[in-house]
Amino acid sequence: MQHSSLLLQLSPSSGEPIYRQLIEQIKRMIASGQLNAGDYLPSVRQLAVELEVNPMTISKAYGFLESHGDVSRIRGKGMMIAELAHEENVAARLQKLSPLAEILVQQCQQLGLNKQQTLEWLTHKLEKELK
Amino acid sequence: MQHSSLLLQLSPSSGEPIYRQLIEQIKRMIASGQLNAGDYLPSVRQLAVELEVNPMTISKAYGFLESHGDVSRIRGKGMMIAELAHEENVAARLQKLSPLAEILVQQCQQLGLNKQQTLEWLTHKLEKELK
DNA sequence: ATTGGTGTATTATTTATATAATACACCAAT
DNA sequence: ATTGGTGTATTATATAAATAATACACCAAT
Repeated sequence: MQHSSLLLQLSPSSGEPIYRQLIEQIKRMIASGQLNAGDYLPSVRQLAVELEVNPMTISKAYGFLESHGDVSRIRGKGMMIAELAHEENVAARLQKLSPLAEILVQQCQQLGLNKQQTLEWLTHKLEKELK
Repeated sequence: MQHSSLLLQLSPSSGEPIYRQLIEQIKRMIASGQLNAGDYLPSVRQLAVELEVNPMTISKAYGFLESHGDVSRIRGKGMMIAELAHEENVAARLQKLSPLAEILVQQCQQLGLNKQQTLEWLTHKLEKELK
């Protein structure tokens, strides 16, 4: 049994389906090396309790991750980060922020914000939360 | 008939429902003063063709905007930005980026990115698109 | 009064998501 | 072999979202 409490965290307001949020979040943690080949994901039932979500929703996410080669199903043990899964360099990880950046740009345009205003504000936001 | 081509733009990948994307985008353009009291929104049918979306999906968004007082339905003419609708100052508009910023922070944490790397990258992204 | 433009209601169908309650197949540990 | 932990399949229900095809009520312009 893993103690989990990964920094998995659902955003109910985002509109993005839960199972899809989980998939993307776990992929990011593999890319960053916070999850390494051989590590185990929290069990379906454990994560379902923790996130207050139906077990089958977790299983659905795990199923997708398995079918895409990110994790391997180890009978009796759980879902293990696949041996092929690899950490990615910073540039590749930044690239994964692109979809969000596109939305950010669009919202700034619609809000009539210029880059100086936006960057100042983002700087404050990020400094509070990131190291 | 308005020529429209507002900078309304749908993100199919975002998972957010279309009608809700429209609501939020139009609200942002009101807040920025790109849409002013008395302006007309593009007609339901026109926008439906332009965005390749069902007319009733547009109507659903317009209905929400009307019931929240953002636009007024003018029979025979279309949906007019309400007289009460007002432009907001920069701070208030920046505040509207908060939900996105929270998701950005979360993704950065999961990707193991620090604030310097992220800000450098965001700066480049924003400089290409924003004035 | 007719024409052509508004937005809207209706009904039906489809798809996706999430939940619920069971039950099952599998393996590790003992 | 039993126990208890994996993930999964099944069936049913509920909700939300989007599409489709019509039809309607309303008003402006002529």
